[in-house]
Amino acid sequence: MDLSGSAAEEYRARLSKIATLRESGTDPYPVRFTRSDTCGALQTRFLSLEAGAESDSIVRVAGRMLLQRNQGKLIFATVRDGEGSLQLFVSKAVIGDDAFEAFADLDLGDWVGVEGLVMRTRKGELSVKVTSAQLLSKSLRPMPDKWHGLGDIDTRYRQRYVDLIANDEARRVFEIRFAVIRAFRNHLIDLGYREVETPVLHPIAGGATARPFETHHNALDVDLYLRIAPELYLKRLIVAGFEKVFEIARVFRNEGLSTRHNTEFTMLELYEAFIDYHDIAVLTEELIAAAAHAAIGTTSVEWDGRPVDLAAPFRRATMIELVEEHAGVTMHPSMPIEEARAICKRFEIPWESSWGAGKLLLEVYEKTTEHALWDPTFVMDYPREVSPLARVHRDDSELTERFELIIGGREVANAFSELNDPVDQRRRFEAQMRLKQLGDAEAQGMDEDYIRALEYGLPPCGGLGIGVDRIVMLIAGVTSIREVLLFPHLRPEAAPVGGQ
RNA sequence: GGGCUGCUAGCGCAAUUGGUUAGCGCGUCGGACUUUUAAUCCGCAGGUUCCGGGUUCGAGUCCCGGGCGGCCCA
Repeated sequence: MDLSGSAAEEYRARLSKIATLRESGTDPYPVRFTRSDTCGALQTRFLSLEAGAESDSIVRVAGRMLLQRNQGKLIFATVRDGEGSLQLFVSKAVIGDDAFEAFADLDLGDWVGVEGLVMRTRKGELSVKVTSAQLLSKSLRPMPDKWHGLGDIDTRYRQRYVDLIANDEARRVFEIRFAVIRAFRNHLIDLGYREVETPVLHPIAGGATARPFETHHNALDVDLYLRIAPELYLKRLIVAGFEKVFEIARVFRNEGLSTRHNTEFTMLELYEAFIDYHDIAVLTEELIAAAAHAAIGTTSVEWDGRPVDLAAPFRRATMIELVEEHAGVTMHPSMPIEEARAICKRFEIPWESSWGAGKLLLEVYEKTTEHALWDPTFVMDYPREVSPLARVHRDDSELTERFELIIGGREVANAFSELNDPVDQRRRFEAQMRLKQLGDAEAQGMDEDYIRALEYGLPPCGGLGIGVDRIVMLIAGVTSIREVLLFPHLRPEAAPVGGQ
């Protein structure tokens, strides 16, 4: 097994306790326990119970035993359930000699269920004065340090269940994650959006610029891709007549791992008929503020040591303006390619001969500007060349009605007035295919069925994709994406060997 | 992929320039204790120093290779 020394001894000792319990007719893994209250609910309900006082409430609570303070004939134990923690007051005189011995024989980490009277100790700790106790599930492995928790980052991610038992901070981050996702969902449903589910396995990986994972359907003998975005299916639904749809979509991108990237991550995508990207920007502000308020009660956060305010309105500025501001150069997709390349050379940005001035503008923006945008900023009007699914800008045919939202120097959202002209969309796909033939593994492929859908008529439409993980990182104040993923991807460890 | 860096008991950490039998806290085990709060007090046990090789009288420490992380960069 993967334990040695004292931990292995402890493991064997606990196994033998299980055998002893079974011999005496006690099931160490009973099938159920009838609970009357959660620990958290009792803490709230008995807030006004005075120190040293007993209530008249008999309750049944259950939880994992995390601490034990044994006074000889009196044991204090701290248990925690899903809603909070509570102290058990186990008196030998109350519970009886045999039951007291059995309780004292429990180990830290065991799940216990008890019945007793709600009281508050002289020192003010809400407790249940236990009249009967039952082991609900035996733990065989020792808990991490009760004070320092689990610190090794590798172990924290590989054995997240232990991390969540031992570290309050880990639980805090995921409570924020749950609250953020719930806020997004509730807000959109309140606005009349329908939550939909679209395929994860795609015959063509579209809707974003990224390398997909490939797989194969044996019965159909066709290659499929794990989705890199749900975008094209969601817009088909707008064609179909759903006017407001969203999906909280796990997407997969075949890229390297880093503190910013996980191979699978969660996007909120939404599409709404008859609105444009200006409307979407307002909705984006609302969603982020709602999420922050729901999760932490404020839009003021600290991230990477610096304050960030997530309250609306966010700054709106065009990419061209921002590049002028940060790089001191004026660029436009219509500029002569040689001039654009000269600017790239100045900033030591390598280019490919297939790139136009629009792509070069994006490169200059990413090198000089994006990372410097700390306060929330809508970067408006991306070059058409790098935005194959966004409609042409109403005032400039070289640009699109697209923005990305940058917070803390990182992209957290991407949105367009959606391209709904099927003839233009075909040309954009064809341009992507030329890039693919030139070796761009991230370029998008032609999706004939999507074109066909557009040919039936996509109404004017605004669309948004929000990086849920990155929003959670901001609100939780953590700088590694792994901290907001329950089970982040890691290289495989050497297989743990079974017990006994 | 590159640079820097970490891996020591179940957990959290220490170990001077390469030098005795690798220490400390928590937890475990044994003992005392009926209002504790990381309970306290006394005592015992627990180690493949990530793996493999090398240098050396002597390696947790130095060198080479490998594994798994972290930070920064591409």
